[in-house]
Amino acid sequence: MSKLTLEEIARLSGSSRSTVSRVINNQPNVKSDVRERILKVVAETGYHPDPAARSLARRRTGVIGLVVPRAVGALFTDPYIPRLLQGITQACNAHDYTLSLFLLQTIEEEAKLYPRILRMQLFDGVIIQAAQRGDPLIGQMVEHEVPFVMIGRPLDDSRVSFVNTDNIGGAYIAVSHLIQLGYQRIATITGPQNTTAGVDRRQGYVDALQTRGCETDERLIMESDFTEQGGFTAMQRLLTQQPDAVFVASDTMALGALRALRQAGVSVPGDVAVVGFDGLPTSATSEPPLTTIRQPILRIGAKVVETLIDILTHGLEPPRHIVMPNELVIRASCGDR
Amino acid sequence: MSKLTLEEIARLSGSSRSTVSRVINNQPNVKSDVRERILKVVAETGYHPDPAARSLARRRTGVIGLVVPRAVGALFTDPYIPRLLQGITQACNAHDYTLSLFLLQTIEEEAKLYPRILRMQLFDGVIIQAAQRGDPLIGQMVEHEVPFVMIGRPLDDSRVSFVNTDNIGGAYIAVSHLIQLGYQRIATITGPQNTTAGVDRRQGYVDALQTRGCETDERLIMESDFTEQGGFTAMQRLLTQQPDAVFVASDTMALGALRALRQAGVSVPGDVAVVGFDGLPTSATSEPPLTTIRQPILRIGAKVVETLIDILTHGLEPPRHIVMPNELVIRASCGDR
DNA sequence: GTGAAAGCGCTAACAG
DNA sequence: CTGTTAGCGCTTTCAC
Repeated sequence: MSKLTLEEIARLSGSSRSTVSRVINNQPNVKSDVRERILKVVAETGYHPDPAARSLARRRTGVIGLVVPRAVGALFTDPYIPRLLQGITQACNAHDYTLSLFLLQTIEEEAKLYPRILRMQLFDGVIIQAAQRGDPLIGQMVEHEVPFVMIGRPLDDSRVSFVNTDNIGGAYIAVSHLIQLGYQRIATITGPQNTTAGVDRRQGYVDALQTRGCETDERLIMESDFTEQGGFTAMQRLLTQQPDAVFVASDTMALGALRALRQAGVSVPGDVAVVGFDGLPTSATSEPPLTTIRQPILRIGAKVVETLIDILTHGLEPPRHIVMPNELVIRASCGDR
Repeated sequence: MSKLTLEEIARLSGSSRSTVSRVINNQPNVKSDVRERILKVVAETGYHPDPAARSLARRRTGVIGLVVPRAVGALFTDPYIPRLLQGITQACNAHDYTLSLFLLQTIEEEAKLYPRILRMQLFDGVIIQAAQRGDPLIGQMVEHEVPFVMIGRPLDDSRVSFVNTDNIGGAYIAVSHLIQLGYQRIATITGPQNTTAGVDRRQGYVDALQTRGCETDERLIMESDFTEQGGFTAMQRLLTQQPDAVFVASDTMALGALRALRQAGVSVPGDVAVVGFDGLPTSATSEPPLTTIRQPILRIGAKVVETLIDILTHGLEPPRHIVMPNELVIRASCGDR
């Protein structure tokens, strides 16, 4: 048995290479009995087209690249990215795309891989996890007309397609809930203010307080970095301000905050109520279980893949801006009074 | 400026396509001044060979596939896999390979992707995370002569190359440490006994007890599933046996065990000492901080890539069996008496 | 040491 | 509806 190629299938089914190609690619203009015959041979031989040859001829690869920039800090201590990865791979599998992963952890890797990413030969399109302000990759991607979608909105969102979670709305709901429960001194531990997630969740906090006629007190706002340790130290500092509730801009930081409170002998929610953001599995088993804003992370992953595929088939314009809703999950940490 | 191809570079540098190809691929038999001239043109134009065309001609892709089978349970609640991914991508970047990710989460995905993986057109070699006994993929990979390396030893390890952590040795050290500290009723929460990691860590526990002349008491051995929840319920059951120490076969399960102990009002390490396994970042911030066996996860990731590349360049035989050492990290949870 | 030429396996325009 | 033909961009004999 010789190498299984289109030519070979054509020979075995008594037709030509192009007809077989048409059948393989589900194109019209093939008489149904011929199609049947070819499909039979394909099935019997277990033929599958060679991806490399196909890529070369079609000028596309069937591969989607996922880029996680170096600046995405708590890369793998935070279960957020892995969860997202799960959603993205699922969607890629469903749509017959292969996912290539680019985790950029050092400047050297960045320097080496950015050009390769921009050259756009390895894949048809790219998904980029939003990092912090001023990542040079984004601007260059736009210039090079690389088809790409961001996860999380970039700072200047006009020309770029993205899928985002409703950070402002989520934070608003979380803080509103605390207000409804009657808390008076509601603090927040924010994400880094050079990320849009950090900025937007802070905005939601501010908005909620203003809506209810409360003033925002800068001393109750502590900027941190989305890590457990960051949440821990931010909470320690915040304690001097004696808040009775705190909205923490990520579950991972909230776990750190809980640890700080426990260590300080402060009861949750008795003395201080805590609400997180993300809705990661770990938030359900913390001590006490964490009230949080749950993002539909898997669906975000799926949506971003679908959006990219849409761009690949219908063109870059107009930029797609998609915001996914999220929901309040009430557990013990916010109290109930 | 026309499309940048080999042909174009040849024209610009006044030589032929083949000579340019030789230069690009660092082959000998090119006069050094010609080489210089060509390299100059390449640098000026920013030429890079097209991966698809190259794959087609060379019959290899420069891509490594990472397969995480469905049976790998606590896929993304456990930070282990993400960490590994970090090591693997780093190594891939360093060796100019691209990583494609195959997370198989459903039977459907498995059915769809296994054949594609076996067909071996999408990549040069495969890394497979060891799952549980009887995964049909492994046997088929061997039959199809797919170059691959496993992370974690398979049940029958004779023909398969793998990189493993020293599970038996690590568990042995952990339990020996507990014995040295004077604990008398040392229990264990094991991983699933249809995984080699589960079996081997249990073996290390048994070996350590036997070396010190202690008998193993089946009632002190509780099988679980490497999840937080599993560790939680296993610990609850174990409490009826009144152990004074417990070796938990993964940090994630150990966190669950700590939660169970806390809920039962049992002091750690006062009433019960706890030792984990893995050395994940989360183990450092648990309450109390967890004594654990730290695996060199990043280095395992790097090693597995290097092993695969070795196989790709020097052939499948003989199977490589690599065991990485790990170390005891002493923190508060094991007490100190 | 260099160039011409024949593929690698597929797609797609074109002619029939 | 079907087959012929000309590429896709690179590697690799094989002459010179």
